[in-house]
Amino acid sequence: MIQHTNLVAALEELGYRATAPRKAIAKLLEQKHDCFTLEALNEELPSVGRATVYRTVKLLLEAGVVCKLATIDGSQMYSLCRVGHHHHHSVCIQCGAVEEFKAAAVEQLISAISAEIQGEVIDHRIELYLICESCPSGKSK
Amino acid sequence: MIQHTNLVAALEELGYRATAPRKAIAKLLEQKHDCFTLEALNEELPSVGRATVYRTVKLLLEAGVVCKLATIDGSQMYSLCRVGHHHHHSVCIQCGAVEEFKAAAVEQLISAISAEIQGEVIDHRIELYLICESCPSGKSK
DNA sequence: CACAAATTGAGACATCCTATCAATATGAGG
DNA sequence: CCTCATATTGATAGGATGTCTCAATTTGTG
Repeated sequence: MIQHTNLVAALEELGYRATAPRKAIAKLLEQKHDCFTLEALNEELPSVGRATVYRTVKLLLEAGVVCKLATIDGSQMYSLCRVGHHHHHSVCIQCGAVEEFKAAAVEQLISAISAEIQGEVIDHRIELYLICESCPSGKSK
Repeated sequence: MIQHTNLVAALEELGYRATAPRKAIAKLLEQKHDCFTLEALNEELPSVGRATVYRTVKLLLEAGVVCKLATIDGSQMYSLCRVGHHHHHSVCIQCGAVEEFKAAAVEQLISAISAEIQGEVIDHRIELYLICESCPSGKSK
């Protein structure tokens, strides 16, 4: 998987056109360091239609440069993927900042568990919820 | 945490009444071995109002005897909790069967990752997606 | 530059869930 | 085994999130 600082390039690679609305969405997303909802994104982009915002993010998901994650309460949010293919997220439950981590230990653990479980493990999802250092009560360690 | 085979008892323990609709919901849930959506549950219980189905499951969540989980596509589903407090799920992506697992290794891993990450880890979520042995293509291992 | 195909935006619709509120059921006290 | 305050219910409206439709517009290509 290729690293994209440029989200539009990721879309073009899949054969989608680099249109003005898509560029606007990409530009905004590239500045984001936290997770976001599609409604919020839509509000930040009054010049782009709601349907287009939703559709474009769906394409970015497909391209693998944006990913969907669940907050601690189970609601859906989205976040840019900066690292490559497979990774996991930690989400600050106060400010929403998202960090990505990739731990070989995680994959080893999943393999170990897979061996003990009936059936064929296809995929997994791991999310950590934390209070980050920038947040008031997040001082520690 | 106390183990409840009786969901109604779990509600009573929190001070909620054991009403006919709640008993009907509990009885149906106690027979389920896979994850379910609230809409499906509602359809199976025509005698109980939709709002009551949703409300009751929310109470059961609060009581810790039912838990919410995310399917591979990110949609919300629910499942009975049979084991005690903290655990994780594996979900069959074909039939929806849910198994619970509790692995000391998981908690150790989370601790290890927590130590390497900035901020204070509060909670985590792990879900495995698999094809179970009862499903056609699930033969393996 | 012209044109076929991709894309857009508005709004209707679908899904899932919560809030409101009058009507009803519950169980504790007499 | 009544009575009554309170918890609960069900119908329905409403909110949140996401998808579909389709006419109008934009794109890239030949």
